[in-house]
Amino acid sequence: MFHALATSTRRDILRRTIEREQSVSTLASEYEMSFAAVQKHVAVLEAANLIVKRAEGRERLVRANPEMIARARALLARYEELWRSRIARLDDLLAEKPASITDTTDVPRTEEGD
Amino acid sequence: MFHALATSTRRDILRRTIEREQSVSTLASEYEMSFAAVQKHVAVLEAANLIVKRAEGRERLVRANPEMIARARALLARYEELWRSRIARLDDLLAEKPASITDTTDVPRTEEGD
DNA sequence: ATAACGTACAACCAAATGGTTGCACAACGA
DNA sequence: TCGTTGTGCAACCATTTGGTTGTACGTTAT
Repeated sequence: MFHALATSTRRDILRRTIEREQSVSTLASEYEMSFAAVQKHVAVLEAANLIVKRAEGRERLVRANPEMIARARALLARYEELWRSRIARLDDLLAEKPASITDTTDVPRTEEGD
Repeated sequence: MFHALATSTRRDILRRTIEREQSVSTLASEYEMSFAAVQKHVAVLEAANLIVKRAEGRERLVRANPEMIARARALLARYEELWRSRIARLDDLLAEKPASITDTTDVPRTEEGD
C-alpha cells in the first residue's frame, strides 16, 4: 500500500479521484505518458484498494477509497503512538531512578506505609 | 519518503528504532539478510530523514525521527481532508437543488418572510 | 602489535518497476 | 455497418531495487 503511494504520479491520480470520479482516459489525458502507463498506475492503486472502479458504458470510472487512505494514516499514527509511549517509558525511568540514588535501601514502602 | 516506507523490513527497522536507539549491527542481527543489506535499508531510511544516526565509538546508533513520521501522517490526513471537502461540496449541491424541483419559483423567501 | 568488531562502499546479479508499442475487444456514433 | 473511442493485456526495454560478496578502514580488546 505504501508502495502504491510511493510514486508522485499515483499520488496525483489519487488526489484527482478524491476530488471527483473520472474515467481512466480522462485521467490519462492529464499526464505526459501513454494511456497504458496511466492504466497500469490505476491498476496498482486498485490492487492496493486505494481506488475503486465502476463500469459505465465503455468507460471505467475511478474514485478514491477513503477507507484505505484512513488505514494508511492510522498505521503512521500508530508509529507516532509508539514514539509517545517510548517517551512515556523514559519519563517513568527518570521519575523512579532518582530515589535509588538518594536512598540505596530502595524500599518503595515509603508511599505504602504512609 | 513513501518509498522508504514501502518495504516491510524498513518499516520494521523504523518500529525497532522508535522503541529504542540501537546500532546498525544490532539491527542486522535481527534479520535473515546480510549486514550490508540491512545497512542499505538503514541508508534509505536515513536519506528519507525517517531515522537519524549518531556516532558512538565504532558504532552508529540509529534512532527514529518522529518529525518525519508525523509529516507522512499529515500528508495522508490532507488526502482525507480533501475527501471530506468533496463530500461537503456534494452536500451543498444536494442542499440547494431540491428547491428547484419542488418549487420552480425557487424563491427562498419562505424562511425570510416567516 | 595484532586480532576481532562495526561500518561503509563498490561491484555484481536477479527481480521488480515504470515506461513503451501493439493488439484485441466491447461500446458508441455516423 | 463501420469507423472511432475506451479499456485491458501482453511483450518488450531501461532503470531501479533488494539482495549478495568482497574490500577497506577506524575502533576496541587481548
